[in-house]
Amino acid sequence: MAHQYIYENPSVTVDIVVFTVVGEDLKVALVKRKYAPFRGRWVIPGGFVRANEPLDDAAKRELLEETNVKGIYLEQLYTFGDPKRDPRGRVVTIAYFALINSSNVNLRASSDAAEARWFSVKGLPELGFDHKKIIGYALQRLKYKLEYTTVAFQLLPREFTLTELQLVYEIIFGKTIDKRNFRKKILSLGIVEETGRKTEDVAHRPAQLYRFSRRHMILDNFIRS
Amino acid sequence: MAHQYIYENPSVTVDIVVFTVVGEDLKVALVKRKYAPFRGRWVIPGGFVRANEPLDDAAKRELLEETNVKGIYLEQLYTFGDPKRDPRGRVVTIAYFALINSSNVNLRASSDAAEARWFSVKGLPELGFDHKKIIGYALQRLKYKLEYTTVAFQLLPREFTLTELQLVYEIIFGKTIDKRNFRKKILSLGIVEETGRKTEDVAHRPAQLYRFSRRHMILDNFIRS
DNA sequence: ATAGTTAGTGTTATATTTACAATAAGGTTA
DNA sequence: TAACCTTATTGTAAATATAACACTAACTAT
Repeated sequence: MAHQYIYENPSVTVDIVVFTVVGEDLKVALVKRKYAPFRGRWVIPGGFVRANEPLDDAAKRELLEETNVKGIYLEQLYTFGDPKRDPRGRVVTIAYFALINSSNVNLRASSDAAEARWFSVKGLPELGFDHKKIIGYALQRLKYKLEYTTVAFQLLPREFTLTELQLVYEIIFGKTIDKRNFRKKILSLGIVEETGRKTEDVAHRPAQLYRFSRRHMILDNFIRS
Repeated sequence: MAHQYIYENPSVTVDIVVFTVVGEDLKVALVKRKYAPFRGRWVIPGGFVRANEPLDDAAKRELLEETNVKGIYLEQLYTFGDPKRDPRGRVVTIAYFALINSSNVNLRASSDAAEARWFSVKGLPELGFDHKKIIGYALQRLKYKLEYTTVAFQLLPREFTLTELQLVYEIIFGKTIDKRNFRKKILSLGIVEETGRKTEDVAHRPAQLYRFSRRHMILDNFIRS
């Protein structure tokens, strides 16, 4: 029987691609490795799954430990298992995909990481392991999700203007969108509601603040970390 | 540092949900377990990933070993890692999703499985492990894929009639589709081409045979097992 | 008061989707 | 061989969704 082979179990890790939008840039959270392999190289946060720990919990924990980030949108992305992806030996990693709004972006380097920083996806440094590939995969997923779901809201604070929402789409799709058509579409979907409040302290006409309507928060299989 | 913990590595397996359409039924391939745990219970085919084996290769190999099936559409589905999902201990499984056309459906029980059979998704037996959940997940993915991609062709023989193609959609979506609109849509997409041949030996007007056009075979990240 | 800046809004043309039923081409049967 | 049975094939009109396009409103700063 096949199970008679001696299997050396692979190590199992989770790695998390965390996106946020700051200003006009889509950014991803990276940590600088303190130890070999790839010491000093930037990588996405992650680490070993513990013996009795569900995978999602491991992702949440690593994210908190390495970047001080919690309570965000998190979903499983893909599992990477190339036998040569880690020089230490066989490591299978379950990659996660996370979105955070830019008002929460306090990264903190952990004991494990020398440093933690946001990098624009347009100016990524050289990355350790196969993390460039993982981020590429996550970017694809992000565009896809934005097109077919309402995850864009996860990148914004609780209250936002329609212009801010539009900017998120424009940044991620990398193209401009007609303002009238965009607003018409968003409003017709009924996924936002007015808060009644307006932006303050702006040197121009203030904008109506909206929030994502409650009714629409239940979609997808997403985990909140 | 976090890595100082002693980690007992989980076992890593792959499990494959193989779908096909036979007659008016969507079917999934199951094998009957020969050994504990869940001896005698039906499960989806799968098994341990070998030490230096890429995950996709493991899925292809298990599929071949356990069901005698190869050369089919295969993509990674989701990774299930609940610490209690296998009574033997921690087993993380990378689930795959496969489609096969019903003219290839020669299942063969392997040394590992007592028996291999197709089951209608509407009449599944009690399943071992968390395989019911995995199949549920795969079904969702199948509907999704059918809506947004051209994978339906993977469920048909190389040449097929538009009525057969329509039937695949109807079976999977569980609802009827207008024949004229369906044909108009498929033809306007330019994803099929006429073969010039027609169905033979049918007791009614023969139908034009089509094939999936070459140009459209490159999409998605799919593996051919 | 004027200038500067972003917010907010409507109409028309085009493309897509939906609803809907009669004729064509075979084989089978009386 | 004519009538019948079964599935294949085809078009049009209405409704809906998308795309293109530019001016006025409201606030701050000078």
